[in-house]
Amino acid sequence: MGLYHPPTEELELASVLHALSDPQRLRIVRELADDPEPRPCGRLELEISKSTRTHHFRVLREAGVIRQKQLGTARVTCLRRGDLDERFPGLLDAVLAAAPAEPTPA
Amino acid sequence: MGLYHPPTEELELASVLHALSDPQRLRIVRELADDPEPRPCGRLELEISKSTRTHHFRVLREAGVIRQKQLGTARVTCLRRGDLDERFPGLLDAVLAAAPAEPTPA
DNA sequence: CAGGAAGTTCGATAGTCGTCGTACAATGGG
DNA sequence: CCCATTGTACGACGACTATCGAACTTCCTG
Repeated sequence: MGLYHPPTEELELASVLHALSDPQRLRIVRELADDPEPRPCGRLELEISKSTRTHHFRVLREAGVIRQKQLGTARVTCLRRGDLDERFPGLLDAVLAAAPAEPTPA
Repeated sequence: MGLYHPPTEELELASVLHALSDPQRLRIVRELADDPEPRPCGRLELEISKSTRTHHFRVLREAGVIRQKQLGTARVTCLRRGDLDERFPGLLDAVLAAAPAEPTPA
């Protein structure tokens, strides 16, 4: 049971950007960044079905954004912050710094 | 003939990331950044057909990454660098700083 | 005016994506 | 041992995407 993670040097910008370009996944990344304590996928508040969640976590993992480790029946997830900073300095910070939404502020 | 450009405050992170997550568009953005002089779309070296180019430029424009202005029969394009920096500080710089490809360096 | 240059628009095609439900597997507690 | 919990795998479906070629529009120039 592989759980493939791309090595840091092989992270591709386009793949990472694509992984981050979905609102749900952006939300996942934000939550993981807010509380860096690794936790199982299920411990994230998402209004999507289990299978969809699995899908999003896989996209993030295969792009190299998160790392997942099996732990009993749970799958613990954490951000690959250091790897991302090394490969694309400033990218994750910029993404996280962006306001989640900006409905035409006064 | 509209040529819609989203106002700076309404730029959406997910849309911008999605616009940047395609290799061809990433290339366009890089070229525009390398030489900030506005130029018509056709003056970019791309190995894609005219219609595909039109498509990519529209995606970039509607996401707010570039600005296009009609000028005779040509359509002049430039990066919305300032707007992007204002709305998502550091994002564009991080994307541009990333090596175009990293085939497992020594 | 005729023709070329620059782009758009349209329709088509093949592929990917996000989402879901159902069925399945593995682990750990009563 | 049974069963709840946690998550995967497998289709499936509709929507969107990247790409193309062909036809069209606009403008400029000889």
